[in-house]
Amino acid sequence: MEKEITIYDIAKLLNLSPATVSRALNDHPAINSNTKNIITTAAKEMGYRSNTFASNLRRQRTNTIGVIVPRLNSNFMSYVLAGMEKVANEAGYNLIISQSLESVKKEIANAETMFNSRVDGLLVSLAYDTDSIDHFDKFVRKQIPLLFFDRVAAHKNCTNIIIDNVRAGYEATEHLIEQGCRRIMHVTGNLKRNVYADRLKGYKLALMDHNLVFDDSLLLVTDLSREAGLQAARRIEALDEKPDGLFVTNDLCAVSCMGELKQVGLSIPQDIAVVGFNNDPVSQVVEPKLTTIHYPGQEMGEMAVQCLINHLNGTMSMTSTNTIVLRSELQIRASSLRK
Amino acid sequence: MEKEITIYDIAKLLNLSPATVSRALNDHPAINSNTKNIITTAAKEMGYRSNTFASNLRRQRTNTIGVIVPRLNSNFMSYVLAGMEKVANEAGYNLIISQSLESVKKEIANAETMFNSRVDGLLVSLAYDTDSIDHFDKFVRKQIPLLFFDRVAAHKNCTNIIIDNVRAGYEATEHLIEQGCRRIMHVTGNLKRNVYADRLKGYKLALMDHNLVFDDSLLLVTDLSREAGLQAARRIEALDEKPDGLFVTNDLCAVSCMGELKQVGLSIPQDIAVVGFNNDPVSQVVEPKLTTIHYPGQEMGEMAVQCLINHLNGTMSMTSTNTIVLRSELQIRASSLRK
DNA sequence: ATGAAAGCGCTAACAC
DNA sequence: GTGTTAGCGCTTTCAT
Repeated sequence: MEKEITIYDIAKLLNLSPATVSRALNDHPAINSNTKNIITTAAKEMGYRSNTFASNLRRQRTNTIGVIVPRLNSNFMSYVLAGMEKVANEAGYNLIISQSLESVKKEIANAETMFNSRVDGLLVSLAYDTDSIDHFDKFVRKQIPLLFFDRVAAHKNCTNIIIDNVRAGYEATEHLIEQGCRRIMHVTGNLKRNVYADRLKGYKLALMDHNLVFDDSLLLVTDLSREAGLQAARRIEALDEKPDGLFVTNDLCAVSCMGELKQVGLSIPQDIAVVGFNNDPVSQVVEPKLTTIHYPGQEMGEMAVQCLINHLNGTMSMTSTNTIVLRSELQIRASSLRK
Repeated sequence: MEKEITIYDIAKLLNLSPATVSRALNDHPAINSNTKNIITTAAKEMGYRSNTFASNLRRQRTNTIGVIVPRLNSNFMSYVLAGMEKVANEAGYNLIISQSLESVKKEIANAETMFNSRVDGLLVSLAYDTDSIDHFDKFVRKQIPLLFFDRVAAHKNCTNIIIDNVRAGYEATEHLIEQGCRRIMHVTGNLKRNVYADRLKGYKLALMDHNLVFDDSLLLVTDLSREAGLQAARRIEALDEKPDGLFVTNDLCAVSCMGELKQVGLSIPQDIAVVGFNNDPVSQVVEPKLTTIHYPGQEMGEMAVQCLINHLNGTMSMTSTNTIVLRSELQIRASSLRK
């Protein structure tokens, strides 16, 4: 193993003090530009690399942002992460990413790790069944900026980045109503999570605004897996009064449901019009193409990191801005177009 | 800002030495289990958190693994990362993830950052157009284990984790031949990358083994985007002698190509049988369902991290094992079945 | 513009 | 089984 070069080695070689070397390497203004040159050149030649740990230890700052997400392997989340990485990288921050696999227990453990890793800030999208969010209190107490995105929680002094899920749910439902649907089934996820609760609200509001009654038997809370899509289809088959519209808050689930419905001879959108959520690639490939809500994953990721970094730089405080709402959009395709 | 608790604070309170506290907190065997209890309890009560930087600085180890991938937002890669995170997390390692966005320049910059972050090991899948891999030499020189996965390069002392792309290409092509195809078009990516070069080899070998000649005009090198899929379709339309088989090394590209082919009235698989690559979710949704090569992303990620960690622990040296080949599998679906 | 020196919090070799 | 002590490499205050 080659010996690591330190600023002491450079200092000794050039007959300077380590302090000067440190300053030169950090572009301190009070250093003669000539000495600065000499030092940086020597550093390069000697193969010096700065020791982030010593520096972090000394400065009490890590240039690292922690990210906790439910799952890494979803199309939406991969775009979020791509956006985060892009902005973080450009600003010289590292990203430590971990997944809760939809379990509170793992979420707590991950939060602990992030805390001990002394991340400068934390970005979180909550697990499916997280109830209490006390495990993030320690961040707030230590004034470590905490930001929730997508699956958020009300936590004072924390910024939330979301889309307007109520509106998205409303638009999806209203669109179905406009296409002539009168009995619209709604398949969604755990109502503890804002995203699903809000979409349901939007669904209900749209029904009300169009003088349709909310029917409990048309609401199905699932884990939104493909399996859940099949279940939903079976539920539909079993109903005496069949729904003529279907709003599923996840494209993959919607697509699997559509497959099963087609299988049993229902035609889409004539017998049942379908709207999904997320604008996943599959939505453009399924036959008929799936109407869905476009979800700005990459922007959400970019925004989240930008927001955090601005706060860390003091450019913009996060405590004042409390919620940032990104624009989502209804993408109308064949699966819901009856006219 | 609350004051940070250190092991000194705990030591002082309990009238013990910092060393004992440190040992207790790290579960050192030579510590009385009673004192251990007292210490851990006190630590918890005082809100102590270990300082990773001090520890890293002292131990010259970071417990961090660097990952450089071309893009985060692909289905395959998100599974790879999910697998990596899982194993790393369980073993107490952090992951620093960055994307090259298919550019060598960014790849070099990312490697530099990883190097300065003193990752314990580095996992790399190469960018589209990376030629030289000299920017990874410094890792080898510093004995930092370097492992390539999927898009790999021959670099001595580095483990590669791949699937047998020659075989996969062979199987895909042979399957088409068995379905009666005689003119098989091959749409693939930059041949600098092993994955594409090897699949082409497999394609050629299968042709030879079945007494078919390789026709240059049936080979199309693209960036495998959806746009490329459209181009491929147009190329097919323009050909005088139309191909009756199509092997595309990416499902998304294949699917977009299929869409265009259907549009102009070709029927799949009767007029042209299609095989993709990756087993992306879209392959099961497109009509007809796409025959493809299943690519074990999650396992590849798990394997890569496991391998690295074993090496770091001295459990298994990476210098001896040089290449690990994971099993891929042809998934036969309707898009290629003519019999 | 540069240097001296202290200390960030932890670990491990060595002592007892 | 526990304590003493010396750094790991860097930054920064205070001097000069």
